[in-house]
Amino acid sequence: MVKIVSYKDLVDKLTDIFCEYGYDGTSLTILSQNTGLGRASLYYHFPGGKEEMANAVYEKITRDFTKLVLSPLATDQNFQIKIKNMLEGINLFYNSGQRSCLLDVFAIGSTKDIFYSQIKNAALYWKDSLIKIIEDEGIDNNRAILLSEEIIISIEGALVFARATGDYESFNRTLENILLTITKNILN
Amino acid sequence: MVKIVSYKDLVDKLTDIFCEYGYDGTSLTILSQNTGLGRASLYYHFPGGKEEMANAVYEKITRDFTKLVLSPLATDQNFQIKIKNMLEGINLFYNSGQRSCLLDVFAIGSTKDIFYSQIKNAALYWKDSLIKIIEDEGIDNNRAILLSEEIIISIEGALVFARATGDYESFNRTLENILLTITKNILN
DNA sequence: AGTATATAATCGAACGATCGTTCTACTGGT
DNA sequence: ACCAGTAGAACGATCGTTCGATTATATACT
Repeated sequence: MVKIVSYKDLVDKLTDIFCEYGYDGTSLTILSQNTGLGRASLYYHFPGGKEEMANAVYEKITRDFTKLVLSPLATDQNFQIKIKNMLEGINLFYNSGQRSCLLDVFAIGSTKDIFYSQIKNAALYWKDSLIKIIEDEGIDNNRAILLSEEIIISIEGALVFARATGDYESFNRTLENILLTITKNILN
Repeated sequence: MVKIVSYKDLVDKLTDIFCEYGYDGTSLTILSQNTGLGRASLYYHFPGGKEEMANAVYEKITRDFTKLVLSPLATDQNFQIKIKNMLEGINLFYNSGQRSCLLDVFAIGSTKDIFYSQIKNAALYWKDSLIKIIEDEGIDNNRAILLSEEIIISIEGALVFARATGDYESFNRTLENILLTITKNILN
């Protein structure tokens, strides 16, 4: 286990845990054991308790996602490069398919009450970003919507499938398949 | 709320709850409130408690999935009809995208310890069933694997996306898109 | 048909365990 | 001497579970 020596390390570790166990499944005992800090010590860093920890995780995830996945889309490179860079960012962000997506695990059950609006906005923002660059290639709106949804859905589904089967290689196959499908559909 | 008058009604209701809240997020209090039965009464029907209830739900889901999704694939109709019937079964099974998949919500956190092997087998059996009928169309194994995974991944991802965004219409779009993609890839 | 009996099903109350949380005291470094 | 950081112990609340007693339903007998 990586020794925790800074606040950043701590949030990183919390992120791993919340992604694996979800919100309801993550107990203070689990957090304490996996970080090496006592329950009380966790409250020193996060006076707001479990919910504040989850919020810190969500913010970290948002920053990483923006940097690794969204920012490649906002450059002025050509379409194929943008998609390719996004997919590489996806692969890093989801740790080759081994890390679950918060859009999935934080949208289940009572957790919805806390995170639903943020999750909805994040998913729609991702979708809109894709629609935009696809429309820039001269694709009409309806088709751009379908293709954007197809990309996101493939990624989310690949994470679920990999987790269910334990076959994480399928995640890589899906990323390659996305690149193939999209470039074929756009650059016909 | 539908009044519960039989054991079948009870399991149906439990299924709704476990699919929505996941295993960790489903408390006996929630089960009691949503079924109208006291906690002690639930133990009369399921002496094994929460885990036995979840198992009953899993078995019910397995039966429904086999009937609605897998059995259409095992007929001797032509390929396109089989896929079309499966997709109609999918739409019923997942209630037009409004019911989460147990392959997703039961594969998170501590729930894995109970259901992982069953979930893995179910996902791989579904995949193998698809591979079989695709290979019957003369497609080579590697390509059949990719297409099969693509179908399952699209469905699982569409459920996650619909739940995250609240846009359940996207689930229908995905099912139509699957039919289109597959028939285009097979019947070239 | 009406009554007695047995069984099926329900519930309230309480159990120990764990939940998230708080308090107080004790480190270790500056 | 100070203070950021840690941890043990305990808090009330809720967790899943069990028990005892009560009500409803069905069966049996006269």
